[in-house]
Amino acid sequence: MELTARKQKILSAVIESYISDGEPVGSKSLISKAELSVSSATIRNELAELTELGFLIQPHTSAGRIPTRLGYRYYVDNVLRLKPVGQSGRDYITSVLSRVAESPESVLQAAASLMTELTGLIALATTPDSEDARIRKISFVQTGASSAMAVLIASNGIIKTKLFRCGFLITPEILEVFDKALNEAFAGIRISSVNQPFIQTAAAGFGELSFFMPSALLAIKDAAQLAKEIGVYHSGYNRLLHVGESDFVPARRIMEFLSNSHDLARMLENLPLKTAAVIGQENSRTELAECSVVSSRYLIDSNPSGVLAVVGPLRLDYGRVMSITEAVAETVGDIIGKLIEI
Amino acid sequence: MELTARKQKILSAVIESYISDGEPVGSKSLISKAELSVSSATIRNELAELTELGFLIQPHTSAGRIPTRLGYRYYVDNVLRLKPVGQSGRDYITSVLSRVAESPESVLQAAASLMTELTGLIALATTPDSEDARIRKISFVQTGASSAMAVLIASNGIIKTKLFRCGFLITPEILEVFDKALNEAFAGIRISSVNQPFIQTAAAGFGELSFFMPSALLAIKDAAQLAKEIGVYHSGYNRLLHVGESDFVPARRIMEFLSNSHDLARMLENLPLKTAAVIGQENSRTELAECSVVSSRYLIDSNPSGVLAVVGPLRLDYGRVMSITEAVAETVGDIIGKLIEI
DNA sequence: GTTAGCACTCGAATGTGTTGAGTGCTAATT
DNA sequence: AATTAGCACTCAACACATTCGAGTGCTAAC
Repeated sequence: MELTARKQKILSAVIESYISDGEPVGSKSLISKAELSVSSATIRNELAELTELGFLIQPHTSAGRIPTRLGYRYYVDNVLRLKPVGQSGRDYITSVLSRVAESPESVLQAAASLMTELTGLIALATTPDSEDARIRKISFVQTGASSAMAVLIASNGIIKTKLFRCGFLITPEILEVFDKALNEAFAGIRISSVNQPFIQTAAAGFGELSFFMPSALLAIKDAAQLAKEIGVYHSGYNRLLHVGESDFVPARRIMEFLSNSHDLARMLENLPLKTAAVIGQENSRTELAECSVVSSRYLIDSNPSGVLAVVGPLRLDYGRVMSITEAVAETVGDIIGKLIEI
Repeated sequence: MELTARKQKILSAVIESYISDGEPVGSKSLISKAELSVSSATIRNELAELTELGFLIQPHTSAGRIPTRLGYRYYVDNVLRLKPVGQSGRDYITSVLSRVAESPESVLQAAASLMTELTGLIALATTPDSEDARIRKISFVQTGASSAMAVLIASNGIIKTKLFRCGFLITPEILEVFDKALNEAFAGIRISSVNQPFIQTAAAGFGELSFFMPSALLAIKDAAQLAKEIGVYHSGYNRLLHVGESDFVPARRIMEFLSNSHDLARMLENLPLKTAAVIGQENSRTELAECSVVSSRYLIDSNPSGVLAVVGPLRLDYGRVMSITEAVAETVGDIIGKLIEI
C-alpha cells in the first residue's frame, strides 16, 4: 500500500505526537507538528481518508485521531528509520554485560535487566536453542555419603547440574566408574536425543554395572532435559503496573501468561530472525492483543540462537526500542560466542 | 486490654463478617451474626464504644463498621484459635514437598508455590541462615580448556557453584592440586568468615602454588558469598492484581519492594520465631503498611532457620492462613532436616 | 485541490435530586 | 443502670440534567 508523501507525513506526525503525549491528535495541532503549510480543513480531509484506510481511528466523534494497529504497522514498515545506538551506548552495553560474562545464563539475565533499564519495559531473554548441542562432558561430584551432583557440560556452553541420591554409599571409585562409563556412552551425543528410551538402551549396555547406574542415569537424563528446555529470563514485571491506560484485567492476564514459562518460551521461539515488532493483535497469543513485542535474535558464531524481547504497550517508541534491542542482542551474541569458544 | 464477653463477641462478628464479605458491617445484621438477643440499639452503643477504643472505624458517617489494625490485632491475639491443618492436608503438603526433596532450594521454591496455591496469596520462603554453617567440602569440575566450576558444599546442605576462568590451560593435575590445597585450607571453616582478608591470608600461605590460585580462590570466595546470602524464593506475584480494593499505586510500591531481594531478605530475617501475623502499619517497611504478613520459621534439627511468609491484605482469614503457614513450615523443616543428615 | 465558515457531536466536568443504609441521641421501659 | 423504641440526621451512591469546548464533517466559495 502506497501513501502520498503528505499522507505519510501526517500519519507520522500523528503517531509521533501520540507516542510522546498519549493524547488523541487534532487537525489544528498537526499544522505545526507535521510542518505543513496547509489549513486545518485540508488536514481534516486527509485525516478522514487515513481513517477510511484503517490507519487511524477516533476514540469518539469529537476527539482527535489515534493510530490503529495498521497505522503503527505502516509506520514501522515504511517510515521508521532505526537510529543505531551510538558508540557510548554500545560501550555501556558491552561493559555491563562483560562484567557478568561467566555463563550464557548470567549474560542473558543481565541482558534482560539491562533492557528493562534502558527501555523501562518488561524484557525477556531466552537461552540458545539446544537442538544441535551435544554433550561435551559429564562429571560427578560427591555431595554426601550417598548423594552426588551430576554436571552436564554441553557444546553450546550450557552447564546444568542435578543432585541425586543413591541407595548405597558412594565412594570416589564408584564416581570414577560413573564418570568413565557415562562419558564413553554419552560424550558427543546430541542432547535432544537423550530421552527415556535412549537411557534405557544405554542402561542395558552397562551389564554388570547396571546395579549402580539407575540414579546416575536418571540424573543425567534430568540434566539433559534441563539443558534442552529453553530457559526464559525476565525482568521488569513490575513495569506492568506503570501502563497508566490499561486497567487491572488485561494486566492480570498478561502477567499470568508471562508467568507461564512454557507457553512463553514457545511464543518467543517462533519470533522472526530479524529485529522486528509484533503489534497488538498480530501477536499469536490473545493475552498480548493489547501489547507490542519487539524482538531480536542474537547470533552465536553466525547462527541465530535465542531471542531478546521487550513487551510494552502499542504506544511505544518503536525506533528507540528496536535499536536498543538490536544493539543488546548483537552484544549478547558476541559475548556468549566468546564464552563458548574457550 | 480486656473487653467484656459481649464486646468480644461483637468484635469477632464484625471481623469475621468483614473478612468474608468485604462490606462494612451494620448493627442490624450483627444481631444474627453475633447470635445475640439484644436490639440493634444496644449493639450500636457497643459499636460506638469499640470505635471509641480504636478497634473499629466507620468509612463514613452512614456506613457500618470495619476493623482497624488494632481490631485485627486484638482478634488475632485474644480471640483467634488456630485450627490445625487436618491429616489429609498434612499428607498433601508432605507429598508435594517430598517429590522435590532434592536440595533445600528446591524444597523452598516448591513450598512457596504450595503456599500460593493453598492461600491464593503471595508467598515467600528464605533459605536457612548460614551464620553457623561450615564448609564441608570443595570440588572442582573442568568445564573448558581454561575454565572450571568450583563447587562448595556447606554443612547446612546448601550447595553453590561458581564458574571461573584461568589465564592458563587447566589439567586434571592442576584441579587435583586446587582440590587438595583448598580443602585443607578451608574445610570446616565457617562460611561467614570467608571474606576478602581471609582469602588474602590464605593465598599468602600457598607459597609457590600461589600463581595458580587467584582465580580459584576468588571463585570460592564468590561461592561462599552466595552461600551465606539469604536467598528468597517467591511465588504468586500476579496475585497482587487480585486485590480488588487496592489501586495501582500501592500495588506498584509493594511490587517494587518485593522485587528487591536484599531489603526483602532483611525484613524476613527479623520476623519472630513463632507463627505470627504482622498487621498493616506494624510492618517495619512502610511499603507494606496496607498489608499483613503471616510468617512461620521452620526448624532444622530444632534450630530456627529460614522463614516462610505470606503477604496479603489486612482483610485476611488469619486463622486459615496462619494454620497453613505453620503446617508447611513444619513439613519444610522435617524434609530439609532429613536431606542434610545424609 | 484548497480553504473559510458553520452547524453539529459528544466526552468530561459540574451540578441537582433522590434513595436508603446506617447512625446517634433521647426519652421511655425494664 | 442497662436496654430499647423511635426518630431526625448524615452521606455515599446513583441517576439525570446542564454546560463547555475540542474537534469534527460538510458546503460553498476560491
